[in-house]
Amino acid sequence: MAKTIYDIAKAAGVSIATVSRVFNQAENVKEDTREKVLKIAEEMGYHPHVYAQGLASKKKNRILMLAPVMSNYFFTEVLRGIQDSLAEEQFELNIVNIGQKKNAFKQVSETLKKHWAEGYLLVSLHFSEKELEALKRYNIPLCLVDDFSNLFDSVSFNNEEGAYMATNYLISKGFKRIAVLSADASSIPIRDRIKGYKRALSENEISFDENLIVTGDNMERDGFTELSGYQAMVKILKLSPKPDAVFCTSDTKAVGAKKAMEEYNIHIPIISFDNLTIAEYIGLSTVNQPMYDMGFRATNKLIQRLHNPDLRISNEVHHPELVIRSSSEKLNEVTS
Amino acid sequence: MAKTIYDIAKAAGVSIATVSRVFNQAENVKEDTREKVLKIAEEMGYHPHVYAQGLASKKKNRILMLAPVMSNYFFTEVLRGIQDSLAEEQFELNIVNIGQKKNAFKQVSETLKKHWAEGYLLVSLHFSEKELEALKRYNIPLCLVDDFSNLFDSVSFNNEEGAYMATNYLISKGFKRIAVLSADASSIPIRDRIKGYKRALSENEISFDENLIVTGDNMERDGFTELSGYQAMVKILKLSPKPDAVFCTSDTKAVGAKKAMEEYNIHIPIISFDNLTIAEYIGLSTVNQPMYDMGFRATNKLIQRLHNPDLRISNEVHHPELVIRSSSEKLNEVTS
DNA sequence: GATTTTAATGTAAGCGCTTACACTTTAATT
DNA sequence: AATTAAAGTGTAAGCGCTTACATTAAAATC
Repeated sequence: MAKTIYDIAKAAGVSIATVSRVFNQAENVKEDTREKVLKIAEEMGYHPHVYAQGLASKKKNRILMLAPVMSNYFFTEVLRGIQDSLAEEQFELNIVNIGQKKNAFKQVSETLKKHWAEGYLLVSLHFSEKELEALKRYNIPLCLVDDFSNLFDSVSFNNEEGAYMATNYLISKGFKRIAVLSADASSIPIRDRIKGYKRALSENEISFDENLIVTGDNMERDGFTELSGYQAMVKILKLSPKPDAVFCTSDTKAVGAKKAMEEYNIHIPIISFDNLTIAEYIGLSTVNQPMYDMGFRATNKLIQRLHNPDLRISNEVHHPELVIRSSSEKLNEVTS
Repeated sequence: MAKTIYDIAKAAGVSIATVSRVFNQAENVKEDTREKVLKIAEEMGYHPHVYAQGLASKKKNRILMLAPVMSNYFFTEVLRGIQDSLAEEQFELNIVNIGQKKNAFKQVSETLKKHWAEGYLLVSLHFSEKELEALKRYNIPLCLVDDFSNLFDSVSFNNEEGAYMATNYLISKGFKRIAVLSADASSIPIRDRIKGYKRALSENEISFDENLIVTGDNMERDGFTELSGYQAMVKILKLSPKPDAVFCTSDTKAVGAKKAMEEYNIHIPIISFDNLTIAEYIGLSTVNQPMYDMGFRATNKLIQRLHNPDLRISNEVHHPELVIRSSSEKLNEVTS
């Protein structure tokens, strides 16, 4: 049977209020009493019940992070940033994984309504304006990470600019026929990236060719998988005439794309997006996203809002950086 | 201001008990009433407060997963298994990340005591016998994933056997001088893997050479990083005489190792451990762990125990499978 | 139509805590 | 030693729910 504050109070010969004070680092408890209570609590294996605490105090000291894909380094880096930012505060972190199977919006809105935490971080979750408005009505402090909206605080990334830079780089290297290894076209980041790609083309007076936007067949995780990258690259390799470079919408996909190139023994310069740890190790040229910073800043922003709910909504946009490695180079000799 | 059950009851002209019943799918509520309450709740943005619910009902319908590293595919796969298993049950999942910075045991034991959930999954957390005994005292239903103990239910993996198989395979290919690209030697999985390696050597009458166990300098995440793999491989490449094959203790490390080999333009056959998604894409021979199954089974086991607390402790050990790809082959010609 | 049965709803206690306020003890001041 | 201030502790209300039990309304039975 789980012990309650009453058991401890009784065993220690004090009132429950005193026990409560001991566990809430209130100063006005005599040192003797504190030690006695702590000792007995330890012996009896007691710890305050979070639900009861939360209910009585109306505080939870808790931030809840909602995220769909917890697989990749993007997520890990964001999480690192969040944790580091939280370490300086009195907040704890819980995570709820938004599963791929059910409706993401419903999962999120139900979770938000349950009063788990005082603040919420929505990571890589992209909702329509209408959906966000619905969330807004709950009047819950939350900050979007890797998404942008006028309705909420957000820390996002300029996908359009990143794609523009990558494409521009390829053009500057003399490539003209540049394919896009894309993912689910309805996803917001993809839309922005393709926008940047198009802008780069048009500024360089290269006409846009719809056939060069290629997607894999497997649409799991909106197509942000190695498999999907592989499939798309196979299609690209079969285009004729072949493109002379590829802008790939994610490092994960690029891993698949590389495999396809090796299998077909054709190398096409490729530049991708994210700068996951692996990118460095497989020599992938890519667009860096400051994931750690984004997590860190978003958490700060959220905590600011908790302290001061009337703050104006603020949107922070982080900027891309090109990281050039070997994959974007043109090879003379083809390696296996 | 957040709405309570009283607000809804008042607005709907019913008692709070009725509102509660509506939200707990009790059947004995008239259809009219149910609809009315639901409509008003929706309008007013009401949802039951989890803390109050948990406190009053003494149920949480919640499983809490504790995990240290959420970065890799190992974790994702386990999570997938957990979620799929949970989908058939009425339980929800929360995750608490056990940070690298602070004492893991303390974080875990504090979290366990807070009555968050009815059951807990401890993933890839390795504690000493003594520590586990301390946890045992709390008398909380929990299941270890990727760890073994007589004190708790567990779903683990036979690391020793996996290492044995990998090493044996290399030996069968004629390699005799086999280095180990190791990680933190105090970590339990590493100990078991090295044990398997040694057993394979001795069964084949190859003498063990301590100098062939090589570790990177960076010990973040117990050395399970690309960087650490890279560092260790550089050391291996400088050994003389050079080993003729490498048993690598994780795919992540192998990614770093491959980079080192490319930079030094020396190829040594390598076989690693985990079979992360990436392994397939970079042609890594490796030891497969059935991560998804492990997550799935562990969750089942935990739920079983929740239904029947007096069950005998059960330990399930999953077995390795060798996945041979190109990395373990000996190359005649060296590629860039 | 009166009586029994069943369905629907309400009342109130209690889940394990926090915390305002009251009270008692101890220390400081005169 | 009497008075005042400060420190330590206790009492009790209440956080937002669930649920056993009581009550009332509706349906079924005779």
